[in-house]
Amino acid sequence: MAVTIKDVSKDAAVSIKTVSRVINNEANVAEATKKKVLASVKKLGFKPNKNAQSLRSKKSYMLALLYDNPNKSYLADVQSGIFNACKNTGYNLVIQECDYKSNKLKTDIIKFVEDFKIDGLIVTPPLSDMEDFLKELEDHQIDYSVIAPSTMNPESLYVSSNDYEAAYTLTSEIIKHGHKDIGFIKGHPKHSASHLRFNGYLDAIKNHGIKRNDRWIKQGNFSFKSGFDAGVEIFHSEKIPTAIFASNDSMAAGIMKSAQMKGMQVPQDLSLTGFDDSPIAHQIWPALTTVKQPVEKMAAHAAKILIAKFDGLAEKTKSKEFKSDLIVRESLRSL
Amino acid sequence: MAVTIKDVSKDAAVSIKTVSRVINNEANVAEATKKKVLASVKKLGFKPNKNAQSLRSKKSYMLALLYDNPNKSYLADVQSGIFNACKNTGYNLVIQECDYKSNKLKTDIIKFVEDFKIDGLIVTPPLSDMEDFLKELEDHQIDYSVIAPSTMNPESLYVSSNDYEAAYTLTSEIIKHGHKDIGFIKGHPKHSASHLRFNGYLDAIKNHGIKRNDRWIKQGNFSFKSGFDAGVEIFHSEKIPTAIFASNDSMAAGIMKSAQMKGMQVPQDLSLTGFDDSPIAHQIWPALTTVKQPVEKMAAHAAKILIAKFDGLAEKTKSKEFKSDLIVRESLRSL
DNA sequence: CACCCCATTGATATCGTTGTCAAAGAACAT
DNA sequence: ATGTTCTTTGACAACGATATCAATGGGGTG
Repeated sequence: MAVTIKDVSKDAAVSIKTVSRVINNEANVAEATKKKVLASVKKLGFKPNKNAQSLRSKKSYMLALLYDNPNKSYLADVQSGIFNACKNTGYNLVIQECDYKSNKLKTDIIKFVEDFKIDGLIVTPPLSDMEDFLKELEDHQIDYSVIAPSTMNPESLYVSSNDYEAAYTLTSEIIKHGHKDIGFIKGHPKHSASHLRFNGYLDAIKNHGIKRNDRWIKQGNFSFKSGFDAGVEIFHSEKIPTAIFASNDSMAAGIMKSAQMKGMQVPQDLSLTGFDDSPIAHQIWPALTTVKQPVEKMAAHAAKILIAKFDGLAEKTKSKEFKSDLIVRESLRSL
Repeated sequence: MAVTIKDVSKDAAVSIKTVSRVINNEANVAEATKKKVLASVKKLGFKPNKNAQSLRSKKSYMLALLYDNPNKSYLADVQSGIFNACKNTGYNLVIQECDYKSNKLKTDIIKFVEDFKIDGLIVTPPLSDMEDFLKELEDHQIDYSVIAPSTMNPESLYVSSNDYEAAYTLTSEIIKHGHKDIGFIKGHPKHSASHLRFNGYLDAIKNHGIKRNDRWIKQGNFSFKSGFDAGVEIFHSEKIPTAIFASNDSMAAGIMKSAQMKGMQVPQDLSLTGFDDSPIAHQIWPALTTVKQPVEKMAAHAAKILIAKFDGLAEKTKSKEFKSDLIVRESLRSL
């Protein structure tokens, strides 16, 4: 038999309600009473029963991570960040794999949240880019915070990254290395990151007086294969670019493979850059020049703003934009 | 206000206990009563309140995944498998990152399980290889199933893979390709998979009359860097092997990088094989010959045997060994 | 027909908290 | 001294299920 609030109340010679007040840090408890209760709590090793708390207070102390992302490394990082933010807060992290294309998505998620009384959701791309989905959550008064590349509705809770700027900076870096013929592989069209990165690239070449060449701009979907295919296509052209900016590392690796299969050397015959700094970026040879986002920190912050809201501390932890770092490695060379 | 069991009992004109019996599929409910109740349940859209169920029945309907594994792709696959097995069972998956080296590991996990009344744990390597840790779980009567490469205590719940055989087969395949000088990079010593794979290799070369050469056998730890370092060392020797068997794909990629930096070509100058069929295996050029374990299926099964036990169906779903597949790709060539 | 057994059902206690609301006492103003 | 307000405290109900145990009634047995 575990120790209950009743045992504590007896030991401390106060009512159970007073014990409840103390363990919930409620106001209006005399300092002396508080001390007495805490002593009993410690002495007896009392731990509140989560299920009883949940039942009565209608909270589950569970956050759920919603994802539909083929990028395993990204997922692991997000998860790790959230996990660490939850540590010692009394909240747990439950995971929920989704299919953003499913027409049951909305109803499934709402059913899930209501069945398990999930306190809040952390929504990752591409789900975070689906406005109707987020709207549905709001209509059901479901709390959530999004990890999103673009700045969101200022009302909502989010963490964002500066994808546009980072892409602009990376493109400028490529240009600084003397490149003028720069291809671009777009990411998955449902991810707002794709458009931000593309726009960063477009504006950078434009501002440096370079003309856009659509034969070197290919649509990808963030997968290795889509990068590989784009590479095959580009390398079929009579004139090939001296550098290619792939919207993520997997696609860059795909291009590298297609280049190497054609007998081309990176970076001697082709400079290549990625995005994300996923493990593959440095596990291939040559290692990729890329952009590193503080994914773990972002995810942790996304969890923190949710928890702060639940604990009535919304003022202290707010939505925020994080900065990315440019990482220059061997895959980019000076002409 | 949500619909409660009371509402259903009123609507169906039976007692709440009878409703409870029906939704829990208990025996001894007349067919007609059952039908009547189910009709009301459907009509009112009744869903049992998990928290109330948990409080009364002392179950949380939560499984936790314990991991301390730097391999993000492995983690994602395991997680996905468990998630799918939990779907529609009423169980949720909570994640719990650990540090196998922490001396607070045992107490932390036990506290976690007791605080949240976690119903069962799914334990992954290397935690699954720590006997004292598993013993501690048993002492606290915590249910768990392990995803482990070696066959375990037949009493416990586990899924295992045939790492030894797979390594034996892969080594034989390398030998069939005409190789006699075959290096080996060992995995993390705390993972039993490392030893199984090594033993498979040793027995295979022995049975083919090849003598072990310890200068070509290096200790790694499953990380890319440890493979890279091992490669650097081996390629410093005056005589280098014609093939290297790395105990996982990351290390194989590391070796490939060190080979390429030395100006060597894979597989022309060196054949290379990995293990796991992680994404990197086919995202590098040349793609790696490797061994694919049905990780997702194994993880799903690990969850299923736990859930079966909880639901009193332990007989139907039992511990099991899964077979791996050899995947031959370009990184292995015939001499 | 009397008896017993077993399948079926329900009244009520219970799980361990938090919420409601009222009471008691302290502090302050009049 | 009295009234008013605010702080502190506790008794008890409530959350929404499952558990216990007794009551009911139909069927089989001798």
